[in-house]
Amino acid sequence: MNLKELSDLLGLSPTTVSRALGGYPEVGAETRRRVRAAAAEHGYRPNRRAAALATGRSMAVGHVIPTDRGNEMVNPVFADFIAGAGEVYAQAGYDMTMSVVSDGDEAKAYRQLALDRGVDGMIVHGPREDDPRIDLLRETGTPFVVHGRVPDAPLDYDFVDVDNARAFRRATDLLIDLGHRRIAFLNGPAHMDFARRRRDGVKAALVARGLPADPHLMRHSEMSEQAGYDAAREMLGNPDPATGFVVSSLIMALGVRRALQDAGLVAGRDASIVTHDDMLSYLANGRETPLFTATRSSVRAAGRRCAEILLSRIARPDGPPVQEVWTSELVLGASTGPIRD
Amino acid sequence: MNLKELSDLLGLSPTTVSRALGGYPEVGAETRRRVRAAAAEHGYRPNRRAAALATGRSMAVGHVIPTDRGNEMVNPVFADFIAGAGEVYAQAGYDMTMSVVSDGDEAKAYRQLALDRGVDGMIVHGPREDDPRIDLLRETGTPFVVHGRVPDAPLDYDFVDVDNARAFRRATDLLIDLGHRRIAFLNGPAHMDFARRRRDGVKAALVARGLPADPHLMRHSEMSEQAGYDAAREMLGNPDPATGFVVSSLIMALGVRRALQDAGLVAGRDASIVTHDDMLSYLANGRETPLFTATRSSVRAAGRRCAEILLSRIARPDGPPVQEVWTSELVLGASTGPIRD
DNA sequence: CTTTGAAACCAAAGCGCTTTGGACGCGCAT
DNA sequence: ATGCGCGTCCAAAGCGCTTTGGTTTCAAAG
Repeated sequence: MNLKELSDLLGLSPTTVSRALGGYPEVGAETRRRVRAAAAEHGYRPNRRAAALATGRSMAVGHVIPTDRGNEMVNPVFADFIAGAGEVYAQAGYDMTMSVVSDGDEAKAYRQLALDRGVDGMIVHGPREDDPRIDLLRETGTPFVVHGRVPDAPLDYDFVDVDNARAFRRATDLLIDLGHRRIAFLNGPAHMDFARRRRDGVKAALVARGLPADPHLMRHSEMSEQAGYDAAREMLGNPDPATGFVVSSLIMALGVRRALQDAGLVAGRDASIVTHDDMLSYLANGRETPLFTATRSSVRAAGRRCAEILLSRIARPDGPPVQEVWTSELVLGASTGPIRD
Repeated sequence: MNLKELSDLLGLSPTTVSRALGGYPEVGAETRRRVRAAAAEHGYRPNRRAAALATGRSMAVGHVIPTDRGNEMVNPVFADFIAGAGEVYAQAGYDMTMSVVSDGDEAKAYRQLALDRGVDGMIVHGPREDDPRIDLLRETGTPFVVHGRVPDAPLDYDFVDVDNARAFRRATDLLIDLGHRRIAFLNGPAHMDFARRRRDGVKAALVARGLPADPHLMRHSEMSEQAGYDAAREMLGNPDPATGFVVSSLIMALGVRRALQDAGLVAGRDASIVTHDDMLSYLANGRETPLFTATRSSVRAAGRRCAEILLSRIARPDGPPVQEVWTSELVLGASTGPIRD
């Protein structure tokens, strides 16, 4: 059933039917009622592609999710971010189209989605240093919002980010307050913007308290359980091992805890862990008392917010940039305690 | 730059340009070269929506990912499945459009995607008992492939599944062989098809060896770390506690291990765990020696395969159903050992 | 009684592409 | 010469919708 058929059926023109359904004012109340009833009865659903072609708006937004080229890893936070964003899109009648591309080939994917006019706007995930995507999108005039921030770009775009530097500074401060002096930092991939900010935060805390920032204790790696384990294990093997661990994700923290256990140590007693917690749905940080002491911020909420901002940006392309830096909460859990010995 | 502009520029008709680019034979070699060169030079990219409207094919496939209504949980295996499928789509020039919907509202999402002709085909995730989606898609004539199987539907559709029953029977057998008699089973949500099959497998093993299937030791829950922890903790509190644990996902198994540790027990020595491992990229099951003894099968590979099957189904709607049941590998890891005491 | 204007509706022109059904020219067999 | 087939190319008709620019009707205003 298409517009033409429906309008023939009703003895009306396609124009009127389209308008009746679209809620435009220039159609009589009774007529609108009839049209609506007929549409419902016959299960008429406008063809979205045709509408898209006619209006120039596709009612779709694009996400491109990168998969780390080497290890083929796909960041698990995507699932929750997408879930959050998806709620908003569904509500607003938007579709979400995603491309999965190998890290680095992203430019192509962005071009494809943005330029082929496949989408009305895009979300930029995981901005990196000197990220070419911002310029690309800016040039093509595609509305976009960044989840995170781009280091050195002019700050005239929309973004939602967490206060990475501040959060990690607080995390480090906490460990220092507890008496830890050898503090390890297991960070995400070096080229990611959030990793840089977190590094800055940790360093700032160390410097402020007159502690050295031992490069051996600072690691960049993918954020997997295994990577957390490997790094922690190695660090524990050193003479004068770390007693405090600042970790970039809960999943890595699980690996760190495993390494501690293998070494016969108990987190919260023999060593302390502070991690960032994205509040992933399938990986709750304990129930009543948190498993890990953590700086936390819901990535799902961020997804929701990014989507909201994007949709309103699409509606009003001009207007001041919406820029939000979310303060992450510091929750005390079972993984930290005063240093002892 | 659109077709018309490009063809004007070349002094050709849109027809010829379209054909030259599309690789159709009725265009001269030299002309084709010129057209291609001009297209590349001016960065011409056909508008996909217009092409979709003209051809009736949208070059997009739909995924609807459900989020558990109560706990808002989104299954983490999606990330990897999507990544696998996405590779195939990208290769073939297909888009992937996803809807995130609350568990149960899925019918609406399927109808929207399928009927509004937004997509050429769909993947059905997480089939449940008496799943209405199959009929829905069948009626609308939308090509689809199921990741998993639907219990009582006629088996005339395409699917890729793992041998849940067999894998879990083997897992249980292994524990029994190791001397375990009190075997707990932490399963996924009861209404999921895979959970049913796994239950059947576990029960079959128990029955075959003359062991009782104690309902107190069989749990259905969401597959989170926390749920694994909670269930295991409770079971360990019982008099005559379980010594063997069959677990439905690696992430739950982490919870079980944590519960064991809290109880002062070591997995592989004081109690044994066998889990299913979906080989998620960010949650490797150890490096050389697996952390957990596990039945394993790559969900990412399944995603790839489902996508391949779907694309060829779209190309040839008729033809015999493609049905694959993948045998999962049983790998021995550090989490199992002979019973002792 | 004419004018004006609002209300309700419609015809037709796109949106940018694909594809059908020719048209045209040329070489070859008839 | 005529006809045929083939290789190249093109005009135009859609695909299903939205939207511009009307037209018609009718009541109120002048």
